[in-house]
Amino acid sequence: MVERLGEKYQPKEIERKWQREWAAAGLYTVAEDPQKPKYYCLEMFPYPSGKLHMGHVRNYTIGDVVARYYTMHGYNVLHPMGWDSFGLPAENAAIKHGIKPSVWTRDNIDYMRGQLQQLGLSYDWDREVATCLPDYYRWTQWLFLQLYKAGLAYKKKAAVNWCPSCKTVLANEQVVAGRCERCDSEVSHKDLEQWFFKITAYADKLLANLEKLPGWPEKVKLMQKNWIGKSEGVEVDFPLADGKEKVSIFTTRPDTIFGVTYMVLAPEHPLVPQLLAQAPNREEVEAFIAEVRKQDDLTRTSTETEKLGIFTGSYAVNPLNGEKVPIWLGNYVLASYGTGAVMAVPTHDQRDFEFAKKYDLPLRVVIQSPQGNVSLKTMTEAYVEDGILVNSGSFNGLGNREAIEKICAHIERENIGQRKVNYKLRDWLISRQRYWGAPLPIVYCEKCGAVPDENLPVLLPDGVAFKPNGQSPLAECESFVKTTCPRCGGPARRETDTMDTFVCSSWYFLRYADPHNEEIAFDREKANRWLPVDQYIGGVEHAILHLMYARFFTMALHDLGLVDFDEPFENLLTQGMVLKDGSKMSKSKGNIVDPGYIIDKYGADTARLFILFAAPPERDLEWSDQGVEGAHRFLNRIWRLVADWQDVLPGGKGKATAEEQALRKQVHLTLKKVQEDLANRFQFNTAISAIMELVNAAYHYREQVANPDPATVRETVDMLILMLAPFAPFISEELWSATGHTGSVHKQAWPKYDPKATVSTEVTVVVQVNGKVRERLTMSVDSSEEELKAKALASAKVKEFIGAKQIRKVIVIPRKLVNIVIG
RNA sequence: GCCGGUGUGCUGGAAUUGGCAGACGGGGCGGACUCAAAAUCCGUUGUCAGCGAUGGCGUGUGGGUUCAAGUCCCACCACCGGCACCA
Repeated sequence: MVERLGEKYQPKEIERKWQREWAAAGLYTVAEDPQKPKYYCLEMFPYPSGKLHMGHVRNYTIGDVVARYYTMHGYNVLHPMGWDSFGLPAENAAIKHGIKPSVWTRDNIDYMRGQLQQLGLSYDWDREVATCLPDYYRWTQWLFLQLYKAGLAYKKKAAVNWCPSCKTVLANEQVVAGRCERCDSEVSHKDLEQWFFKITAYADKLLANLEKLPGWPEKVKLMQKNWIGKSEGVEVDFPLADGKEKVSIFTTRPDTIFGVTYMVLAPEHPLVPQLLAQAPNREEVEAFIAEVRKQDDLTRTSTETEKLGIFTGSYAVNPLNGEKVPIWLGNYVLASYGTGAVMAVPTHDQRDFEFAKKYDLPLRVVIQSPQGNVSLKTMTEAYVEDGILVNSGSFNGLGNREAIEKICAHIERENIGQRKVNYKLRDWLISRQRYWGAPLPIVYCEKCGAVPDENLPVLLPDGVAFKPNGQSPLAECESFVKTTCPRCGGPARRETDTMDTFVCSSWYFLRYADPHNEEIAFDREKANRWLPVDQYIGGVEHAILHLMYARFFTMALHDLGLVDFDEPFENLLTQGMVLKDGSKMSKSKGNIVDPGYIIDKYGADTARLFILFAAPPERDLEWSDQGVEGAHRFLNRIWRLVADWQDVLPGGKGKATAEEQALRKQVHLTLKKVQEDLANRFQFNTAISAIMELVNAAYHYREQVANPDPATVRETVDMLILMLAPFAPFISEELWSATGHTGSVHKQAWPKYDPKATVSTEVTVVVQVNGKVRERLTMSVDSSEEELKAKALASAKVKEFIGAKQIRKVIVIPRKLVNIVIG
């Protein structure tokens, strides 16, 4: 017995009801079904910060539509969710409110899980993972050890932000304008021994593989390409004028090497202490180094920042012409790129030009333009175009492109350097001097050195003090630090740094394939069945770091023989932000819209529908309270239509007059449009607008026809509910059962449209005169070009516009337009 | 600063391959229903001129290519994202 639908759409009641029923029936639990093709739909898991924000709602709603759409198309869909639950905010909460990070995080997860369930998202909660739980992070540690043993993890010194007053390491985020955000004291840099992953070993593959990712947005691939920053050049050794040492520089412009008039080292360059020892102005140079180290890399590489430098008192020798050139230190040279030293050619490099002008250093032109107008007297900026070599010894007269090749060959022959490929990409610093992260499973033993600790998990201790006093919290915890060497059994101490949370999020997509395995991180067969992810969805702000790290991990695991594929994400959708009043929602701006409030007031279906309708997924979305009302009105409109027609539905076949045919045509055109918008482009907004037009047409039909045809009504209502199901899962489930169906609407197959029903016989053809629309003709769809042309020229209105002027050309685009060019 | 993106009515946006600019939603205006209001239903709505038929203008700015440009090219402006320890 089918229940009568109430007059009014009551989202709260029906959403609560179906949430319960779906959970009880395990509707979204994934069973592996080898009969069906697999589809892995994944959204970036959230950091459990407290409660959901609109960006989450948008991200997960988009993913849910995709997952439901593919389910309806007969795929075996994996759609999991979890928590990226290590991170700084949990420690901040501990410091500020005295709550344990583990408790704070667990509470947030519980609350946010409830919110996700309220949204009607089709996750298989049996596969939930949380990176802060030992049964997850033991495998993060295990994977670290695999990389370590493969030579992909190593230690070296690197700088951290240091607050001398808080005596603690600061994240970049905690440094505001060079000062500590908490106590406002000036932040300095401090070198610490830290762990790195050798991502640069994969630079070439990370770059080359981008070609194999046609399902990624071009802009993301371009950003990654620029980030990797491959550049081909040559490394040249400049011997010191006195002393045996030499300075290696990297340049992509060896053609300008005869124009070198000085050199610049990064203040952090390893040779600097030695040069300092001989410097006559030692104190001045030390002060300079201290000053530069306060600037961050962003400031230092900015072409706006004033270039600062100081002469060291030492000289090097240009190996190509034997000239003595002064060695300077400069803020615009970074130790982390190339060799940390550059040869300066002020005439042909803009930064060198500015530096030379400021410090009155000599210049020499070595590339002459084809016009021959490059002159020291007239130049106001560096000449960086191509040209002919001058003042370059035996290379004079060569084109500079050719000279690059010749000079490289010369350098290699003379054994003063070699060709080298350099990357902007740097190795991945994974050490964090923090508590709330996965401990690095390494033990330091006096006898054995650094030893991998295979006794996983290396558990985070629970009762840890958060008083900032110069030590990382773990280093304070003696029971954690004091241990025995896993190799020799002697006394040893643990590594107290934890891992960057990006490590945890670089493999979570693999764990979902096999989330409960206690023997290994994931079963190889299961990973190979489900991965790569067919569709990955998340914010564009992750375009570089997270996505690059996840790709690196996958490549490394592939080379370790743990998986068969080497790219984790087949297709990528980067969604835009949710804005209010033109800017990002944030507490400080006070423009936050709380998803919980919206769900409570209108229901999850309304929230989902609005957010999908308001903008295409890749673009930023402007929040509008009135837009939400509109989405809610639309669902009400559907509800009333179905409720109204509920009595008509059981009737048999009736008539098929022009009105029925028109409605049926619209039903099938809508099916076609929605399917195309979802399958090819993820254009949810236009898909929904098509459904709105169908509903408008149904209202129109209802108004026009006194006795609606039951068969037409049945088809219209059924198709409408099925099309709505991925977008608004609760109301469609309610309407599906109320219109006499058994079984969940979410287990139904996506309806196929009838191509015969969508055929048109006539089409409107536009007639333009000189590109302006002057007439519209209704023509048969298969009218020939000649017919169209003749009909257009015969039109009285068109004739009027042509007048006495001569027809120069007539362009005919069948089924669309005729343009008559006169003049 | 460097790298990447975005810009269309009052407003969110549509225009799929260079071919009718403004679909659909919001807001406004008008009407129906109502004692009245809300809700709902129907209609209308780029802008300027005109009673009207109709015509001119119009996709951030300036230029260009083309029979035809929101769409392609060049230069510029504004805003947004990333910049390696926020995630």
